[in-house]
Amino acid sequence: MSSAKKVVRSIPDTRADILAAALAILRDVGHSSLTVRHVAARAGCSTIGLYTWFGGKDGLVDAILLDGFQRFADALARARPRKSPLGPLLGQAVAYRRWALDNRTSYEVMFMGAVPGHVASEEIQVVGLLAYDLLRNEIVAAQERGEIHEDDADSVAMAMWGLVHGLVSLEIARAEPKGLAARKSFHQRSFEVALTALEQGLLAKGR
Amino acid sequence: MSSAKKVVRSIPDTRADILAAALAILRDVGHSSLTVRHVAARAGCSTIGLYTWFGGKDGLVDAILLDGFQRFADALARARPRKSPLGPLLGQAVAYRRWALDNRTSYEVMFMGAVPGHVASEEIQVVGLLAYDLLRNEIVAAQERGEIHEDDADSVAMAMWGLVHGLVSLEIARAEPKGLAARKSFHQRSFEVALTALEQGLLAKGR
DNA sequence: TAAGGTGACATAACGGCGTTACACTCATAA
DNA sequence: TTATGAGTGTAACGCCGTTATGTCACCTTA
Repeated sequence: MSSAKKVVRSIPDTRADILAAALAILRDVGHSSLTVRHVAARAGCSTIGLYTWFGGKDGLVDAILLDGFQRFADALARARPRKSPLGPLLGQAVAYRRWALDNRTSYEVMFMGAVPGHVASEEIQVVGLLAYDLLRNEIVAAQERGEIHEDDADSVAMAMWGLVHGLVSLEIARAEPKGLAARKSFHQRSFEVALTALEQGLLAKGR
Repeated sequence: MSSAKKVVRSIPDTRADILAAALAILRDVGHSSLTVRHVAARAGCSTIGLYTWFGGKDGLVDAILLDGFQRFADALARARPRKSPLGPLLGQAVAYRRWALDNRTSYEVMFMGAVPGHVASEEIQVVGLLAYDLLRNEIVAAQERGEIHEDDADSVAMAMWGLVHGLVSLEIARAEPKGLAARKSFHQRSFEVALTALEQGLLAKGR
């Protein structure tokens, strides 16, 4: 290659090419094929390019996470409220599940530790919590309207986050009682049951 | 080694030694060190022993899972009911979290995909659902007592499982709003808030 | 007692992984 | 014209899971 041709790529192109290749592999093949060699080959460079522009595989995965969290937060911010007492919260929950199912591989990398040894950088963890703030804001608003009895916004937010994250993780991991895998919309139904139950419980003002 | 000594181990000992070594590594070091070479070295044999007795790393991990699921199901079966309407359910939930926190590494392997490429065998998945049956039984009983309004036992079970699994996963992954990591018992509190809210929601018979 | 078979095992290798030392090209600056 | 330094290809390192090969202990049989 050293004598064949020297493709003159403008400076930021290689970086963009590598990131695009990584996202394409994640989308088309899955995270098990997200290796430095595969990404480099698909991006049309040697493995070194990946170290030049991202510092290594961890840096590349961080960039992937950044992309994912931004798209995720966008989707949540655009969620349409439901017509129920805690409508904005439920709307976010539904948008959360929708995005996760439409972006399984990204979700697995972002929230289910799908890339084996990866530990997200400090910065990425902060970005990852942007979505949490969207959730928390709605809860504080509901508390101020007197709809939610419990007064610890963070605990309520964790409850909501935990429920949604747990159900979605189980659904993506295809964890379900045997025999019900075939039942279409089983997870959809469980999700609805859980959401409305939690909503009722949080509303229990008069108790 | 071939000329030094031939340690005569009784037949099932090597197998037991390997499994014990794997569990010890998991407990003392973590799943990132759960490699065929490390396990073999700690068990005092070559990597071949692992293939003779477990068929490979996947078989070994399956054996680890079997051990974990059995201890997990035992812990849930011994859970003490709480003194509240859905006491047995909440008791199981608390026992679930307690066991997960006391057996973090096992929990990560069992429910959070901590061993990278592993896909559990059919048999293991069946054993893994034993705990689900314990949960489901309590729900059916509560439905028969008229305590739970929703009549789909599996959806209610998934709601419960999802909530507990989600919160515990977040806690073990140390996912929490920034600044609250230090707050002792933050997760404990969130867990309580979520559980009681879900309980209230499921009880909502009169609504 | 001796021959042959069987099963557990060690050695050493294979290909793939993330990473890196080294040498090279080449646009730019002096 | 020469020097510099950034970007990168080659080839290697030490890991990983896995396996082909050969060796040894033990158990049959005659």
